[in-house]
Amino acid sequence: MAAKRSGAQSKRSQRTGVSLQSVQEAPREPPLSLERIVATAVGLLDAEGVGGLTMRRLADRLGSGAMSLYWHVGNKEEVFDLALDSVLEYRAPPQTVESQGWRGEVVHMLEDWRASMLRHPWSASLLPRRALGPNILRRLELLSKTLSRAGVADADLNVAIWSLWNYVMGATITRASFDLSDDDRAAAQERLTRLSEHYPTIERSRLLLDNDWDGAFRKGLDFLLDGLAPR
Amino acid sequence: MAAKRSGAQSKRSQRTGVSLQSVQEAPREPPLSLERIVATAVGLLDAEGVGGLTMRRLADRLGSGAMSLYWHVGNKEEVFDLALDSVLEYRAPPQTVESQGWRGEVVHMLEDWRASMLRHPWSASLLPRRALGPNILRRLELLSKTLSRAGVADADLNVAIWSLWNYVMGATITRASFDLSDDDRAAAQERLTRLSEHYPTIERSRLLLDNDWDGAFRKGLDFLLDGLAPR
DNA sequence: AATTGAATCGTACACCGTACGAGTCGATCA
DNA sequence: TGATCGACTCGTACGGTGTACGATTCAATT
Repeated sequence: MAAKRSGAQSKRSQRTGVSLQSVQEAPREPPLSLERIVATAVGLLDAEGVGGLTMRRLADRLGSGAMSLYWHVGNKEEVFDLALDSVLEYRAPPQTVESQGWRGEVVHMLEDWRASMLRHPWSASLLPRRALGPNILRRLELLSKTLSRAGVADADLNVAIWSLWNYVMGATITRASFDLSDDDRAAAQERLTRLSEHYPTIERSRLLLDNDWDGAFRKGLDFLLDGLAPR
Repeated sequence: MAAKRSGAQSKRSQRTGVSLQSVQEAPREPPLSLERIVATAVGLLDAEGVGGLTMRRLADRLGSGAMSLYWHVGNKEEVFDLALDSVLEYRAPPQTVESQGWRGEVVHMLEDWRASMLRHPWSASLLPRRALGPNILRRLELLSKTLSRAGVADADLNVAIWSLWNYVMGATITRASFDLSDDDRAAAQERLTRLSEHYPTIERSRLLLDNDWDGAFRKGLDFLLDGLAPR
């Protein structure tokens, strides 16, 4: 465990402490632990993206050797799995929100899901390729229960759940990958207008330039819910 | 196969004469070309997955040196872009199909889209991260035009298009990533039943075991279209 | 015959994941 | 006290990666 450790490092610095260099050099790192590794991996992913997560770089940030990580973790894939699930935890809202009806509950959970992934854009494209972690399964369970209680027929339940899952996944992945740098955005814009003659309807509706992602997500979700359970 | 008459060899055979080398050696590869590179990349991706595409391996299959590819292609990313777009071409159905109404037209295009990606499972997870190639833009243009002609209000058009895009992307990516080996599937199944007490509703609805992906896709699409344009 | 330019490829470099084995250190036991 | 052990850390090494760079080949043109 990580917590107990401040004693050891102070002991260490006491022992060697007479010489002055030990006082103000490298900030002594706490010992490695799964939690610290996962938290640091999330930070690294946030900062550098999927391609920026390297066992060596991760170890650097932790102030340890690269191979030390392998005591706590089986391989790099496991780091991804843990980082991903750690980011998808859901704290259900207080009862007051629940009382506003199943529809509000579903919308709240799915919007929170999307928001969690957009806070860590690497997570969206990672999720479909990794195993379903406990936090994801908890969300699916909650969704199932809510829809079931809302009266969705058992025969339609799976289709309803998958439709919502698909919609959220697609929306979030797309949104995250469209979050380009300004340079990229300018380049894409330029490329598109150059080709606009071939795609007049896209051009006219300004499909690729509309920036109201949140509103579009909400509206589309409403349409889908209308189809699933007409009000 | 290293087919090339390499410099070293030709120099040597000049010296030793014309005897055995010329007639029946390795089948001469056609010269490199963009199309051949892309086609071979698709084959390699189909066979080995995203991680299996390597410039060296690709060159091996082409019977060329790895660095020769860089004459035709800027970098590895471009190979991905080209392979991806080459797989998403859409040949619109004959008029007869069109006459069955806009809804049939939309469903046909989206099901074909999904089918194309499932034929090349690497494509689904790649698409959201890459630029929109011409074949994708053509599909979006067709979708826009059809929905617009079907009477979807201009104000709702973008939301409708993105909702459909999101749904298809999510469904296809999820489907492709659930296409595990039997071993993986067995392991997942075991893990889930072990945890079934925590996720009773998921367990009861057999959410993760239902294998009728095509039917679920179609039904969910119908729900969404119902919401978008009530009939 | 000389020149040119498109196309090919060998070598080299920096970086990657991780197998392997040796090292450190606190706790436990003789 | 000293020996032993287990948890943990890390240096080195290996086989792989993408690609920069420069040398080379060869057909066409001068």
